[in-house]
Amino acid sequence: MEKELAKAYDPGEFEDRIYRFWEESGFFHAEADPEKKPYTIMMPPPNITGQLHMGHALDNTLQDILIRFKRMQGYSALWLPGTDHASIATEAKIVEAMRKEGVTKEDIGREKFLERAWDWKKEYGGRIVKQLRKMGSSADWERERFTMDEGCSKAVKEVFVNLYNKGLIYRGERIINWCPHCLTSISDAEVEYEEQAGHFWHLRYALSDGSGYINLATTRPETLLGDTAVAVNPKDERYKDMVGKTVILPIVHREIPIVADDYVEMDFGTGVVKITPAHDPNDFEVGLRHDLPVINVMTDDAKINEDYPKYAGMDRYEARKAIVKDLEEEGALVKIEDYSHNVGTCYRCGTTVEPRVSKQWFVKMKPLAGPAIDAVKNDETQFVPPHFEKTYFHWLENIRDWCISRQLWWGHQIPAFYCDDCGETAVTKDSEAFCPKCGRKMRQDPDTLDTWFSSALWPFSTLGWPENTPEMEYFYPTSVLVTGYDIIPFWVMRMMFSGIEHTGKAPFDTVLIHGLVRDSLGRKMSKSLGNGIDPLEIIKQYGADALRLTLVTGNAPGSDMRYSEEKITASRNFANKLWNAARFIRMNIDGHDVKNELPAELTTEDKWIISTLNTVIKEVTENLEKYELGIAVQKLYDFIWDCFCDWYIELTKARLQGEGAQNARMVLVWVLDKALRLLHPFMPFITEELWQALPHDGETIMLQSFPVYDETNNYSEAAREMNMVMEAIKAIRIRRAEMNVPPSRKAKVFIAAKDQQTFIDGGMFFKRLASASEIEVADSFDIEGAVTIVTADAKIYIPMDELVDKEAELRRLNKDLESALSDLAFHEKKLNNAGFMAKAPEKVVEGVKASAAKAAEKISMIKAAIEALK
RNA sequence: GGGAGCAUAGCUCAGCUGGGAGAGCAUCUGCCUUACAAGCAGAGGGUCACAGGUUCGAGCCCUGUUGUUCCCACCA
Repeated sequence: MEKELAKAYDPGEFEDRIYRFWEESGFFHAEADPEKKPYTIMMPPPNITGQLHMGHALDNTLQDILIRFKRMQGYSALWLPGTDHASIATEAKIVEAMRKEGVTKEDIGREKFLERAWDWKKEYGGRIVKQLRKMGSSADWERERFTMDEGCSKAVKEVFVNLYNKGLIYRGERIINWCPHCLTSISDAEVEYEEQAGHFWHLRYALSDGSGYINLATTRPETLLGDTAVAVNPKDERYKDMVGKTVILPIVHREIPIVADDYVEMDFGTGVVKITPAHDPNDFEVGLRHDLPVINVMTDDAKINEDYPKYAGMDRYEARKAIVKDLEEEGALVKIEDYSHNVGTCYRCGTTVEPRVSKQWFVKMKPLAGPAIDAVKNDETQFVPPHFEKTYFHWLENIRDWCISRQLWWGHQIPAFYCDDCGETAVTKDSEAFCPKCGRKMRQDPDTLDTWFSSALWPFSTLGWPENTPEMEYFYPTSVLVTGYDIIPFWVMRMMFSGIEHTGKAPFDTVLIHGLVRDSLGRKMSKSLGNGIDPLEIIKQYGADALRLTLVTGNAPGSDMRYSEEKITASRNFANKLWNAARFIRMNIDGHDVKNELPAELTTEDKWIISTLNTVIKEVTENLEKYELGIAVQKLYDFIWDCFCDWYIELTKARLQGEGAQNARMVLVWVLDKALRLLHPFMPFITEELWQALPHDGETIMLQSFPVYDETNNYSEAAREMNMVMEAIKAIRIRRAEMNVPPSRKAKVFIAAKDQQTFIDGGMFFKRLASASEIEVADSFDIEGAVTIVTADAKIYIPMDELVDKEAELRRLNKDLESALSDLAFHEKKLNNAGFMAKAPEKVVEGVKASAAKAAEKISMIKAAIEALK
């Protein structure tokens, strides 16, 4: 036999050792094996800047459960891991580090900067994947990828060129979201709106012809510098005559037109809007419709530019103050109101986004969105839970073109080249290009691509696409994507349309959505709140299995969960329970040759536990297939703790001393082996450690077959008999507890029952589990002065002379009678209901009949007991 | 303004296609019954937010109301 089990569960002692054993043995590796069916999960690549947090822990636990389950079921189960270069986040880190040295990007230049970035990646990029190993993640690390590795970069170029040639990528001067802190454009999805308290400045513009004034309100007076019109609604009678006239822009004293545009709401504010095409997306649209000039008034870092010397160099908010002051002095300020409104902020740094006109690359979304919508509509891909499809549809149906260029250096440089002589543009996979017109060497676009452009290709770029590799052929499309609902618009959607466009197939069969892990007060865990829980600390203290169990218990797809220390200790206690059950079994098989197989002769209790286990196998498998992981683990928890530990092991204790010992040992080992296999996907470490300590064939539990429901293991008659005995034992315990009789006070138990043999066979259980000193079973007894207990199948007498209080006994029996009577009434009401009898399914009616009969029998027994006592 | 989720025991949450409400934690009682006190045996505790409806039967399906959370949206 292998080795001794320690007295208490101590995960720190074995988790790392086991993980090393798995990884070094190559158990995580999956091949394109034609003998097996493929099952594929692409791990959402964490940022190389990332540190493991509860979100990763949850995400990875769910994926690992699915992949281990399928691997045990015999699939070639590939879980492909990797990391994301995270352009903005990484570049910001490096720039920050350089700032401390007093160096800027520009000082060292692009090449040196990228060297530093790669160095940084080498040093820190592996941190998160080491942390993922601590979780027990059975990912195929031999296939680990990085969004900027050679293969992924090749796929990115391929896609860019394809889309460009199809006219789905274009370059244009458009209004985009600009982050003045990160100094780059960001996509619509990367803008987070937050409610901010602000003001509404009411201004008065004079009409150029001196015929009066027009009043309007703005939340951003500083953009007035770039105003090129004032707009009203064409249907607005109040301003009808003014359309076509001009006004004098205060401070700047530029003459700008009054235009009519449907965009203006008549009943909001004064019904007049100042139009700043360069700094507001709506104004930009209005500007296009009316052919208005676009005047940019700000620099990259959101300061007023040199065109306005008086304010040049002031940032947006300083300029706002100064301009308001000047407006007031000019008499153009009418009033100031408090006003709260939504302000767009950068999702990375939180800086207020500055809409800005600039030349960027875009992906034309409409043609790509349609097929992505269809794939979900026709169930090629299914969301779990399904209602997240609505989020998905909503995004795709309202999508605008995707701005993919970023003014960053860390990332995939855009494969577009420009000729400085003739202005020609060339898009090519080659690393350099010559002008097709004048032959001059062309200059590559300095910008890089949005991080999500490369992660959108993750399901197939990682399998070798655009080559038609064996892996691509075998593992694609993937089986399931596991991710949080918060990144459906960033990632899920983009993988969907990219997969469909470039491979012709939707990248996943199923998208399993989970919620967020919140703190115990229900708040989002965040750095700024300081309420984040470090999974690594939890693992150190309680073990990865306890953390995994906590994260999956009670977790329904798509809904958020709260983390609390109590849940972790409960999980750890379960692990300890399992540990000790295994330790008990080990103690009992040591020195005996016990095979992991069922004996030829089975007792009633053996048949009961085997039967119960069989049902659990069936249900857990079904739950896992339906992604009901929380329900599945709950069933295992209940089976292991209640059925196996609290009942079956207790039931075997007497037998383990006697002649049936060897058979009992075999059943214990057999059932525990099955339980460990069922639990392994959820708690991989402890199940491996315990499995190794039991009689077993094979190297590791993780490659054993997942238990399969077996019709021949159903013993309904034995289960029925066992339940009778268990009911009687529970009834005795209840009555003894009510009477405050300590277990040490043993008493003789008389059982009057029809199924006498069942109770005779179960006699020793009453001794061990119901404090019986002796058992006598017969048709009936005539006993005076005994505690009387009635179950559906037996009448039990316990003579405990000094404890018996006749009055109290009568009271208890009458209480029992009352509840049995109401029980009967409940069932009879149904049976007397013509509608029920006519319409309820037969199975249900039969059930009610049986319950009614049981109740009736119980009533007559209680009545007889009461008579006897009198 | 639109959309979605949630509302079940003191707390955190399960409850699959409708057939007499569950778990963990907490509380209370009794137990060191040699696998486990990180344990064992029990107990108490719920008009399943509210109001209607469908049905023989509703925590579950439909409608409305209230509360709450989230997502989206160009009212400057």
